[in-house]
Amino acid sequence: MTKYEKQIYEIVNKLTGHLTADQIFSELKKSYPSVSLATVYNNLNKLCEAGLIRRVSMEGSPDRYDRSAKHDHLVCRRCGKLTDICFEDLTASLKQQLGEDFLAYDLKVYYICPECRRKTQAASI
Amino acid sequence: MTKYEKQIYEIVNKLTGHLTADQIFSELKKSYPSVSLATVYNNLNKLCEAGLIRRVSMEGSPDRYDRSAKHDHLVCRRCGKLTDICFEDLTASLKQQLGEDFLAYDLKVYYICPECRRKTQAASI
DNA sequence: TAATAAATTTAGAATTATTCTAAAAGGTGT
DNA sequence: ACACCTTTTAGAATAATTCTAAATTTATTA
Repeated sequence: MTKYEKQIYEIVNKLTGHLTADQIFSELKKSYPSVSLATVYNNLNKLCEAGLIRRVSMEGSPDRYDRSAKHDHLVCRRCGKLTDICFEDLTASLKQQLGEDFLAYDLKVYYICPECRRKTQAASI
Repeated sequence: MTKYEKQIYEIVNKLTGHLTADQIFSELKKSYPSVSLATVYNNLNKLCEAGLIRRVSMEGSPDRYDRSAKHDHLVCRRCGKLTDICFEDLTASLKQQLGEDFLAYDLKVYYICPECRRKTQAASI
């Protein structure tokens, strides 16, 4: 693992805030002001391919990067905010119903987050 | 529903091939050679907001548009090919486990499709 | 029907996330 | 120290999508 690979891995795992490449770049620049965005993308891709981190692609906003530990996501349809949830593990029943081996699965649940719900109410009064 | 809205809705539902905006544009041009790509995007967005069609965002390739009827997707990690599957309906148990209402959910299962598996084998001989 | 208003479409520019490229820098083993 | 391989860099290139402002179409009202 190279210096930057390790740093980026740690940022993704420490700040479990579903950061974009650009946010990771900003974070990394605090300690390494000369790092370039291309390096961030290179290493994010490497880490994803190695399965050490996980890419979460979002409609209408740049990809987020997340720790690889199994968990699911609750996504606000209005503001796009991502929240971690832990729904029951579907691996066994997926394997059974598909009759086929698979690598991973991704479950996103869409809703309107409490804040956005409040805003709508306020706006409609 | 405007002319183009209806046409686009029909293309998405008739050609259940998970088309990209650009593919829909090509298809639509066959009957309406003067239509513009912006119109396609406008109407796809409107149809998505109305819940009449469904956007499927894919890592590393443009968004696909799909009929809105509930179904899940099997995605090849190598070539990106999308296949429809119908896994058990999770609505009830999600609602219960979340203790919260939600709008929809999206389940993607990643695997290596038979074709890509074959290619790898051939390459490694 | 004419006049006005509202919505839709168009073409092309703008934006933006991401990848590519080629050169520079770093590190490793002999 | 020298050749070799990997990583990093900066900036250009690419490509999907949105934006803008004008033009056209559709709907509404007098």
